[in-house]
This record gives sequence, structure tokens and C-alpha cells, in this order.
Amino acid sequence: MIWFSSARFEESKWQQQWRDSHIFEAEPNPNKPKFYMLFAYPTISGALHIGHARSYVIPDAIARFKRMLGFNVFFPLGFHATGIDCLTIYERIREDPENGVRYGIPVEDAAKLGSPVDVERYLEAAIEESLRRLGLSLDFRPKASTIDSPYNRFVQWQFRKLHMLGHLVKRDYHLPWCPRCGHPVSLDAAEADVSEWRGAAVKEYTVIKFKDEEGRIFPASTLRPETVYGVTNLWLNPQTDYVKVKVNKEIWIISKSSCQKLHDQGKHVKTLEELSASILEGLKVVNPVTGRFIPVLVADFVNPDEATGVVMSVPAHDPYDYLYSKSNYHKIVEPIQVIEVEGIDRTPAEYIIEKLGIEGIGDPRLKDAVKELYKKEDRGSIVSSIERFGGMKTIKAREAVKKLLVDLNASDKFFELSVKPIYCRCGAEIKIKVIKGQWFIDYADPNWKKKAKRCIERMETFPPTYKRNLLEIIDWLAERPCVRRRGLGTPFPLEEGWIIEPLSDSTIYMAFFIITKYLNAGLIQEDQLTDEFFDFIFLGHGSIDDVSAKTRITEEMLRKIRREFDYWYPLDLNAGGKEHKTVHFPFFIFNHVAIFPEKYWPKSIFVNWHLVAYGQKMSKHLGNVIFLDEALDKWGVDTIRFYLLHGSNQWRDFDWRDEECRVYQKHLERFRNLIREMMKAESAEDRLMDTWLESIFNMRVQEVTCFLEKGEIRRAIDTAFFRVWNDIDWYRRRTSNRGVKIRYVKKWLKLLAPFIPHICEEIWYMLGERPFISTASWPKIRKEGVDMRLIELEEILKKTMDDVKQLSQLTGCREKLCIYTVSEEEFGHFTAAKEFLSEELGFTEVNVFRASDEERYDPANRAKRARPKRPGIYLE
RNA sequence: GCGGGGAUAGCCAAGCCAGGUUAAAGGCGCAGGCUUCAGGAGCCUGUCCCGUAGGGGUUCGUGGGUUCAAAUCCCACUCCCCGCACCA
Repeated sequence: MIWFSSARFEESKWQQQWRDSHIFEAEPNPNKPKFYMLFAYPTISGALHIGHARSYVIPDAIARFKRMLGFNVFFPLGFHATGIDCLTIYERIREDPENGVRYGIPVEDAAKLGSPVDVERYLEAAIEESLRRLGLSLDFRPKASTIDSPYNRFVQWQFRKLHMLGHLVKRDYHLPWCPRCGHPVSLDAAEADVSEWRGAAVKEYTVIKFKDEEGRIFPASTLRPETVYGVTNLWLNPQTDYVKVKVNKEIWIISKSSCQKLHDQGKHVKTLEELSASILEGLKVVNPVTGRFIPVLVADFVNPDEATGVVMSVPAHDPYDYLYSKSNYHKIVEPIQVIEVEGIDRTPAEYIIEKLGIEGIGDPRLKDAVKELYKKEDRGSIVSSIERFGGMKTIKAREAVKKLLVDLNASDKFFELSVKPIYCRCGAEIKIKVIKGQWFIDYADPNWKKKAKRCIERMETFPPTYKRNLLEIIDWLAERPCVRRRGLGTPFPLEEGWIIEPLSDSTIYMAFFIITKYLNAGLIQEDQLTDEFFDFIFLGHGSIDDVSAKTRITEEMLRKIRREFDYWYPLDLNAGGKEHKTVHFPFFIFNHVAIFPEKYWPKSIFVNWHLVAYGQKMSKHLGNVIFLDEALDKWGVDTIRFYLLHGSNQWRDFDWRDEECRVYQKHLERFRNLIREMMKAESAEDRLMDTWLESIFNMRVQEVTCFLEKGEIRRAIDTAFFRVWNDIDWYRRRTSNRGVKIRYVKKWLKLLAPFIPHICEEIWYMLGERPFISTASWPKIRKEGVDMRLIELEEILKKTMDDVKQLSQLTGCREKLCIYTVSEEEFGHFTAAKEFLSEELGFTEVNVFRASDEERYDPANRAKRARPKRPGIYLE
């Protein structure tokens, strides 16, 4: 029988047919409302895994739904290949082709890849194939990669625009750096550059300049500059060599080991003489903020390899300082309190030490004490006696004091890694380096922020709560470094030797997909993509004859492309994973509002949450990545789609488990069987239940439509599959019919087509429908076709049956069932269902009485318990 | 640090936005039954405790609060997860 043809075969067959018939390729059509949507394009960092699949299947369901609703849906895709991913993969497989496996590249293929670009092309093809196998209703014609040279021209145009608009600025910038490789490295969990990340990040110390009588500067490093008000002395390490150095035009006293770091961080450092800590001990220096003189003392817990090797002693707020000065300098040092914390009546350092019962400076719990104290103090506020900052929250005061120090010309910055040492993959130790004249995109610009917010105000976000979040993110964003020295990417058009950073080159690419359609079709050529061309197409600038003359593109073609752009733009929906919430989506908005006129500003954003496998994040490192192709081989597309869409709420993280996936596979098998069984069955007229089915179906259509419109994908498929199934089951139970009328089957399939399109196509075809369910129209919502009263009566019936079951189990009565109803409607409904009740509940005799009926049989007077929607019950 | 999300029965996981119809969907596991059997499987019932009349008791991280009524709203606390600018 044809129904038994292999599901796998069906799936690829339908994918091929969709492809051959070009149904997902969209052309402008002024008679249809358009819907331009896409998902944030995949990064080329290995073969796709099931986490990607979740992020793509959700938008695909939306695309399919919109298409069935009658929208002209443009749903293209591209590939994000800029950055160092392909470089890294290339290096790994060059070390050993076996490493390719971690990225989903079989050994024999890995060996053949001769360059990072080869890697990119290989993976691009593999990813495209996986996306097709996922049954995505994409238009593949405009596909483009961010390393294609036409794309580069487009991004260069964008950056010239940003520059013209004043959105690019130059600043100094610090970052982790490998001295041997001579380039910056990334500190991240993927360990793209470093051999072991260990959670390292860059810490910013504030250096506070304390001067002695000779004008020599003791630059104390601190993470909590607000405590400068509580400094009692400075600490040096007595076992370390200190040096007097000339830093730019000042004389600094620092630990020897910090010289090189200062140099790396962009200072001119000249060593003048070596000094031991003991010579320096006892010197008086002045606190630049309070003007107080304080002594320089020594303490052996001071780490000379951290920052400048000179630290402030704040015994009121630091357990180390407290303990050390108490036991060694108790006559000289008196703690000065700066921060107060609710519930602590002493100096916080003293409090924490007593609370934890810490013995002395060697106590291993001291680290925890520091941690706990810092946390408490960060929630505290500055004591009122301190001028300007009294009463201010600690965190706020920290920033304010930083600013004050800058104004007093008494501070500097020093960067350190939070975890040391960190090694580059080449083996060298990572340093912090300051880059002079780094280009930034100025997302801190308040006017630009204002415009971005205006765009967001009018946007719709899924989930709706993201909108508020977005506005906060816009406030919080600052300058973004936008160029780098290495990796694949677009050469920076304003300065040689830089390429544009991978996130900054992917903010308005949706506009470019209109162009790539024409490029890929060979209708225009790369060298015709001039700034005049982009200005004309995207912004309508310039005169057409002029642009045509300069680009050698015919006016007719220019007009066509311009019109097409104007048709599709703005973007209606941008979908992406939650990792894009704080970076990509805000950039996408910023760049749109900067470059495009208001009518082209984006309309909505859909965020989906992540996927983990067996409670663990998938990572190449852990080797627990479930590749999409493998999953597809194992389970088939519709099973995976079904599971991914229904297994968890789209706005919660998803936990993949094979056992659960199997359950969904079974559901689909049973679904197939059910349909087959129903098709074979005759269905007789049953006026009451036919009306009920019609009503409930109309209601389900409404629900599913409403859920999809709100982006509630899980609820939509839950209703479309399980609720409808229950309804059909109920109908079959309540009537003598084994099946339902064919039009319900068709309607049901339509409701499911956005989610599990392959199986729906197959059945659709079996039912003689042509050409595709994918292009069929969504069921009409018929509010008037819903008989709510009848639906409710059936609910009352079900509930009553449950009660009877419970009672009969409890009492063991199976003979006689009496039901007492209050309303005429219920009386009629139950009377008509007598035979059904008898069969279902196993009672030989079923009687239905009006509760008010004097003649009723009711020995226990159960009729008095009857209420509307809840008939009385008596059993024997 | 900044920002976001979460904590639900043996486990996984819905519900929370719009409080009552929620002892709380679904799945896994477990128990019993039916059917089938080459094999796997399929189907039904039960699964917090008590109960011979649809009932009662105790439950949704911890502690308070609002309300006639809270898993759902408010406050505080504890713990977990995630993003944050050279990984994209």
C-alpha cells in the first residue's frame, strides 16, 4: 500500500519537488501583500547542529504560515563567514585532518581543503544542503556569503556612509595580545586563539597617583577607586625590586615586573634606577583626593606582578589590609570608613573577619571573605561624612570618583587579565596591549540612540518583553571597535591594513539580498556595484541616467532593481537566537536608522531561546555536538521539526533527548495510521456531532491562527496536532463513525503544514490535491461557525462521565445510572446520549431525569445536588 | 560588574503575561491488564496521601504580603543558567 512508502523517501521527494517547482522563490507582486523575513544567517563555524535547526525551523513555520495566509513571502539566506572561524578550522585540520570531525568535516574531505576560503566554500555547501534537508522554505537564489567580493563592496559602501554621517570615531583601545603572533587574541569559551581560556577576561584597574615630597608618583592600582577616601597608607612588597621610571613626563615608582606591561599598554617607560622597598618605606605621600599625608609601608601579601605592584591600604574595607595593619602597624594605622552597609555596625572588614572567624592573614577562607565583603559593599553606600559622594550608592560613586580623579589629573588605567597566565595557541603568554587610533562605531551617540529608540517603539518583538529590554540595551551600548587586523572580512575602506569586524559587517545585509538575486543570475556584474549604484537602489539618490552611465547598467534594469527593493523593503521580520539580543539586533537597528529613511526601518524581531543536549551546552570542546545531518538520518525531518517546535516553549531553553525525539516519531507514525484508517472508513450523518465537529474545528482554526500570529509556536502546534487529534478521537467515540468527513482531514493537514510539511504534502497528494499544500490557502476563520453552547454541553458530558467513573470505582456500582439535570438543554443532551453513556460507562441501565421531576427515581435524593453544568448522579 | 532568564510531583517538562474551571497537560520511568508475537511493537488503566457518592488533606525553590481565592500578582532571600563588544 502506498501509505507505507518510506517516510524518508517521501521527505526528500517533496523537497525535490518544491525545488523543481520554484514555489519558494518570490518575485515582486503588487497585488499581494509582501512579507520579507529572514533568520540571522548561519556562521560558518562547522556543520550545522540541531541547535541551529531549532533557530531555523521556527522562522520557517512562520514563513509557511504567512505564505498560506496569502502573503508574498521573501525568505532568503546568506552565510556569515567573516572572522577567524574558518581560519581556526583550517589551522586545526592542517594540524591533523582528524580534527575536522569536531566541525562536522569528514577526514577525507578535510585533507583536501587547502585554505581558509576552501573551508568556507566547503562548509557553505554542506550547510546549504542541510538547510534543504530540513525542509526550509527558503529562496536560495539570492544566497551570498560575507566573504564574497560583491558583499565586500556593499559593506564598504555602508562604512563610507557611516563615516560621512559622523558615526565612526578613533580612540585608544586595549585588548589581549599575543606578542609572538603579533596580533590580538580572543578570550572566549570556544578557545579560538588561546590554549586554555579558564574564564579569563580583561580587568580594568584605576591607577591613583600618590605623590611624595620629591614629586615622585606612587601609582596605586585598585578595582575600587571609591575607597580612596579610606586609604591609610600604601603597600609595597618588601621582597620585590621596585624601580624609578620615567613614564611619559612623570616619575613613577613601580614594581620591576610592571614595566614591560606599562610599555605594552602604550606608555613610554624609561628605567632610571632600582630601589628596594625598604628604602621607600616610611616615605610620606599625599592622597590626591583628600590631601592627607599617608605613609608608604610594606606588606608581603602584596603581589608585585599584579598591575603596578603598588596598592592602597584600606583597612576599613579590605580584610587583608585590616589584618595586616592590625598585627603589624596597629599604632600607626587607624581604619577610615568610606562605605556603610545596612546591618553592619562596625567597619565592614572587621565585621566579615569576625563573622567568618578568620584567624590571620594565612587563613584560606580569606579569599571568600573578600568576595563576600565586596559583594555586600557594592550594594552599600558612601558614608555621609564624605563630601560630594556621601549617601551615594557604591557603584555610582565608583564611576563618579573615577571621573573626579581624571579631573584632578591624578589617575590612569592599567589592564590585567583576571586569570594569569593565559597562553596563546602558539605557546606565548598573552599580554594586554593598547592600540592607538582604533576605529569605533559610535553607538554612544545620544542622537543616534534616540533615533534607534524611535524605531524600536514602533516595532513588534517576539517575545513582547524583549522590546523593553532592547530599549535598555540601546541606552547601555557604547562605542564598538569595528575593525581588526586579521581574519576573513571586508577591507576597511578608510584606512589600509584593517578589515571590518565580523559583527559590524552584518547589520543591513538584508538590503543586499535584493541585489544578489541579480548578481547570481548574471544580470549585473560585480564591478558595477559602485557607491552611486547603492545610493540609487537603496536610497533613491542620483539621477538614473547618470547612474546608468557610470555603472553601464541599463536604466531599465536600474529601475527594476530599485522598484524591487522598494517593494520588499523594509524587513518585516528578523529572527535569531537569544545570543543576538544584546549585540546583533541592536546593531541591526542602529545601522538601519542611520542609513535608511524611516519607511525602510525594520518592523519586527523574533528571538528564540537556545538548545542544550541532555542538560549540557553542546560544544566542540565537550564533543557532545549533535550534528543536524546525523539527526536527520536518524529521525527524519518531520520528526525533528515536530520535536523542536513542540518539545519546549520557543522562549525557553530546549533540552534535547533522543528518547523524547523517539516519542515524536511515534506520534507521527500514529498520525499516519489514523489518517489511513479514517480514509478507509465511511462516515454517516450524525447531525448533532457533525455540528459539534464543525464548531470545534472552527475554534481550533481560530486558536492556531491566533497563536501563530503571536509567535506562540509551541502552543500553535500543540493545538493543531494534539487538541485537534483529541477532538477527532472524541467525535469517533461519540458517533458510530470511524472517520470524519474529508474536508476536516484537509483542514487539519493545513493547520499542520507549517510545522510538518512533508507528511502533510504526502497525504495532501494522496487525497488528490494539487499542486502543494505548501501553497494552499490557510483555513478561513469562521467565527459564526462555532456553536459555543454545544461545545460546552459536550464538556459537561465529559466531566459528568469522569465523575461517574470515579464513583463507580469507589462504590462498585455498575447496574443503574441516574442523572438529574437542571436545565432543559442538558436534559435533552444527556437524554440523547443515553446509549453512548451506557456503553462507555458499562451501566446496564441509564436514566436521565429533570431534577425537578416529581416522578423521578431517586432514592438518595441526589437531584438536590444537581446544579447547572453539573448534573446530580445516582448509582446502583 | 551590567543585563536577561529560570527554580513545578521519581525524572524531563507545560501552565504563570489576562488569579478561581489546576492535584496541576504531555512525555519518560514504574505498576496492572488486553492484544499480538519471527522480531520489535501496539492498545487500555493506574501512578501525592486518605476515602464504599462526585469528598477531604498536603503540594508548584525559601520566607513574608495582597485577595473571598495564588503555581499564577507584590516584596525579600537562596540557588542555577545565559549574553556583554575582537568567538559570532
